Amino acid sequence: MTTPADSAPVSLSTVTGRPLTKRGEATRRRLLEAAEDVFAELGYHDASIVKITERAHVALGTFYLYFDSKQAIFEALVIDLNSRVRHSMSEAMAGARDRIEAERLGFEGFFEFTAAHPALYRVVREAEFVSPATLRLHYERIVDGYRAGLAAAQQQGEIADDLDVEIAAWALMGAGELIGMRYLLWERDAAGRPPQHIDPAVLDGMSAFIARALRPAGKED
Amino acid sequence: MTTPADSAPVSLSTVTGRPLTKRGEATRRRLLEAAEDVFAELGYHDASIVKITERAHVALGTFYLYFDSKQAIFEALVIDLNSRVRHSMSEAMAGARDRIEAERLGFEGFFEFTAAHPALYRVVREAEFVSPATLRLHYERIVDGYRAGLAAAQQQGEIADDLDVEIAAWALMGAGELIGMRYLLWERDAAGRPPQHIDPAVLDGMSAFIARALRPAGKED
Amino acid sequence: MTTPADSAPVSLSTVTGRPLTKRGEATRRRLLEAAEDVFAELGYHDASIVKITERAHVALGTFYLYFDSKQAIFEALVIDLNSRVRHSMSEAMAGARDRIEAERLGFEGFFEFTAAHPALYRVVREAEFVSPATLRLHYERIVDGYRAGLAAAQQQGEIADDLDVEIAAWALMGAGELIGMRYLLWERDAAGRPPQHIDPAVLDGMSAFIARALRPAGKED
Amino acid sequence: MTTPADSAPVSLSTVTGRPLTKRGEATRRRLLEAAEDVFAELGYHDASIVKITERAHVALGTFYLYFDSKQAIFEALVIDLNSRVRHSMSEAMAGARDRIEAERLGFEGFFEFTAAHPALYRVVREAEFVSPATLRLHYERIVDGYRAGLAAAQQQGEIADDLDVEIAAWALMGAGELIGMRYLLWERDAAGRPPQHIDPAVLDGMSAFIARALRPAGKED
DNA sequence: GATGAATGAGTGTTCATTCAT
DNA sequence: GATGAATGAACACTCATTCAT
Repeated sequence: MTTPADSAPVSLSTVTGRPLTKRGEATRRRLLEAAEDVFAELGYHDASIVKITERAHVALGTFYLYFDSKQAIFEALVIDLNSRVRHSMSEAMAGARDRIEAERLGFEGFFEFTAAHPALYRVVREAEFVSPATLRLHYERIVDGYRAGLAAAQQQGEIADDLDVEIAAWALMGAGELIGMRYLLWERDAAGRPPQHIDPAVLDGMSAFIARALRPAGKED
Repeated sequence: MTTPADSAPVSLSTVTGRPLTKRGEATRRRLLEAAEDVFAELGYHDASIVKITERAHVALGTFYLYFDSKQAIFEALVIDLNSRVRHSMSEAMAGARDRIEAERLGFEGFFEFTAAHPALYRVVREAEFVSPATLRLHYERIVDGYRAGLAAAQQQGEIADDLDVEIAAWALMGAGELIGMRYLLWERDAAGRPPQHIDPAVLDGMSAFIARALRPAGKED
Repeated sequence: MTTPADSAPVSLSTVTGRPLTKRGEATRRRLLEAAEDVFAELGYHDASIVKITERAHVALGTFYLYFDSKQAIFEALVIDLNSRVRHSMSEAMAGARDRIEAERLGFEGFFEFTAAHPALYRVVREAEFVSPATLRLHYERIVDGYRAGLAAAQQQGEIADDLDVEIAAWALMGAGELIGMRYLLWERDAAGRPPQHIDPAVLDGMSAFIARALRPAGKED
Repeated sequence: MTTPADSAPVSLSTVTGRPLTKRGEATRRRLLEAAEDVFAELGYHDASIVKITERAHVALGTFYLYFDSKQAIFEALVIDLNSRVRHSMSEAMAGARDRIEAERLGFEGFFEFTAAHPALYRVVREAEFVSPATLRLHYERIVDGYRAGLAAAQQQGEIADDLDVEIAAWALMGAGELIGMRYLLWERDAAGRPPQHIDPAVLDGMSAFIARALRPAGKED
C-alpha cells in the first residue's frame, strides 16, 4: 500500500520563493506545530494568527514569511497530517499476514494517530467551507490507499470478490471516523483526560464488524 | 424504532417568554428555513444574521425576537434537522420485512433527506466548535434509534448474535455519512447540479456491504 | 421657604392630549415608579423601555401613550423627584426655631429622602448629557429655596451678614450631595445593605460645619 | 499635602503586554487626549470609539492596541485627570502661609484645572454606572489629600480643633464641585464661551465661607 | 530573517420607536 | 386604552493582513 511522495518536500519561503535555510525550516515547523495545537483547540475560525505566532514564539509578521494566509497554513497542515496519518497506518499494517489482519492493524494505527493528533479530526471536519479541495484531497488520498489494498486482497481471494472496493473503502473510512470520534475524542477517563489509546474491546468489535463485511462467503474464523 | 417526542413542541418568544402567536410562529419558521439555506451555503462562520434575515424577508432586529443568538438558531436548526431526518428514516423503513431490508430503506431515506437538505451535513460537520453538545445530541439520537433497531433484530435472530450493536451503530452511521458526502454532495451531474437521489448502484453496494456485516453466520442471499 | 406649585399638576395623555382618566393616571404613576427603580439601578443608558414597562407590568407600546420618549420620562422623573425632595426638606424644617436648626433639619430631610430614593442622586448625576436643562432646573429650584431661606435669616440677623447667600447656597448643596453620596450611598451595613438613615454622628459633624460657616461673628453655641 | 506616586508610570501595550515604544507611547497619549475631548463633549455613552480614533487621527483598530475597551480608556482617563488635578492643586497651594490661604489657593488651582479640563467634571459625574470603583478612587484620592492637610493644620492650631476633618473634607469637595459647575461650566461670556477663570468675586465668597467654617473659635480676620 | 504597530472591513447584538390589531 | 411584533440605525470589538524598521 504505497503512496507516491508529494511532489516537493522542499519548503519555499513565500517571500523569496527560495528554499528555506535550516533556521527558516525550523521556524516553519514551529508554526505548523503551533497551528496544529491552536486549530485543534479552538477550531479554524476562533484560531487567530496572533495565537498561532504566540504559541510558536514568533512575531506576528514572521507568519507571513512562511505562509501566504491563514487558509494556506490550514491547507499545509491538513496535507501534513494526511501524510503522517497515512504513514502511521502503513507502518502499523506492515507485518499483517492477510488483509483482515491488515485492516485491524491499520485502524489501530489510525486511532493511535488520532489520539495523538486530535487536530486531524477537528480540522478536517471543519474544512468543508475553508478549503473544500483540501478536504477532498485528504479523504481521497486515504481512500485511494484503501481501495488499492482491498483490490489487491480481492485478487488474492482474501476478501469477497463481489465487494465493490470503492464503496467499501468509503464506508470503512466513515466507520473509522465516527468510531474514533465517539470512543477517543468524546471519551474521558476518571481524570477528565481523553484516552491515549482506543479501548481494545472497541477495536475488537470494530474488527469483527469489518471482518464479517469483507470476508469471502463461507469463510469464518 | 420509535423516538420519544421532545418535551415541548411549543416555540417560545425569546423576548416575552410566551408561546408564539400564529404570525410569530410563521416568522420563526421563515428564519429557520433561511438559516438552513444560508448555513448550508456559507457555513456557520460566513453566514451572518443579516444574510439570514434578508433571505427570510425580515428586518434584522426581528431575528432577536425569535432567537437569542446566532448560536441559538444554529442549535435550533440542528435539532430541527435531526428530528426530520429521523422521521424520514423511520418513514422509509416502515414497510421493511426484515432488518436487512430496513437498513437499506433507512439509508435510502437518509440519503433522500441529505440530498434535499445538504445543510444537515455541512452544518453538523461544523458543529464541533460551535456547539459540541448539540453535535453529540444529533449523533446520539440517531445512534440510539439504530441501536434499538439492531438489538431488536438480534433478538429475532435476523442479525448476527455476536455483533456489538453499539459499535455497529456508530460504524454504520459513519459509513452512511461518508458515502452520502462522496456520492451525493460531491457528485455533480452534466449540468453541474448535485443529484437529487443516490445512485442506485451505490445504494446496492452499500446495502450489500451492510448485509454482509450484519447477517448471521451461514446465512446468504 | 415656599416654592410655587408647578404650572399644571394635571397629566395629559401624550396621544390624545387630554387629561388622563383615573386608570390612565394610575398607569402613568406605575411607569414613573418603575422608571425610578430602573434608572436608579441601571442608570439612564442601561435602562431600557422594555425593562421599565416590564417592571410596571404594562405592555411596551403602552409606554408611548404616556411619555413621548425615554428622555421625556427621565425629565418627568427628575422634576417629580425634585418636587418631592423639596417637599421633604420643607416638612423637615417646619418646626425649626432658627436658621441654624433649620439647616440641620433640612439636611436631615434631604438625607432621609436620598436614602429612600437613591434615584435622585444617581439620575441627577447622569443628567448632564441627557437633559442639561432639567439638570439645571433641579439644582436651581433647590438653591432658590435655600437662598430665600438664607436671605430671610440674614435679615433676622440669624446668620452672618457678610455672607454671600447665593454662593453659600451652592456650597451647601454641594456639601450635602457629597456627604450623602459618601455616607449613605457608599455605606453598607453588616448585611451589605445601604443604611436607611444617615449616621447621626455624620449629621452632627456636618451641622457643626455649617453652623460655623453661617453663624454671625462672635456668636458661638 | 503629598500624594504617593502611583506604582507604575510605565504604560503597557494591551496586546504585547510589554512597555510601549516611543511611538506607541505617543499614540496612546493622542488617544487619551482625544478621549478627554470626546467624552467631555458628548458624555460616555454618546462618545464612540470611532469618534475617539478619528479625533486622534488613528485607525479604529489601533484603539485596541492601547486599551482593552471603552470602559478601560474611560478609567484610564479618570485616573489621569485625577493625578493632574491633584498636581495642579498641590502646585497652587505651594506658597501658602497658612491653611486658610492654602484652601483658597487650592480651590483656585482646582477651578483653573476645571476650566481647562471640563472633562473632569462631566466624566466623573457620569462614572457612577460606568465604573463605580474608579469614581470612588477619584473622590477618595482627593479627599485623602484634603484630610491630611486639614489634620496637619489642626495640629498647628490653624483650624478649629473640634472640626471633623473627614466630614469637612467631603463637604468642601462637594462645595467646590457645585461652585465650579455653577460658575464655570454653566457660565457663558458675551461670546457664549465658558470663562477660562473663576470670577474672583466667587472665589472670594467661597473662601470667606470656607474660612469661617474652618477657623478656630474667636479668630477673625 | 524578524519584528510589531497600524489598518479597516466586517459582524453580532441592542434598543428606542412605530403601528396594525 | 392596551398590546407586542416589527423595524433598522448604531456601536463595540476582532482579526487577517501590510509594511516600515
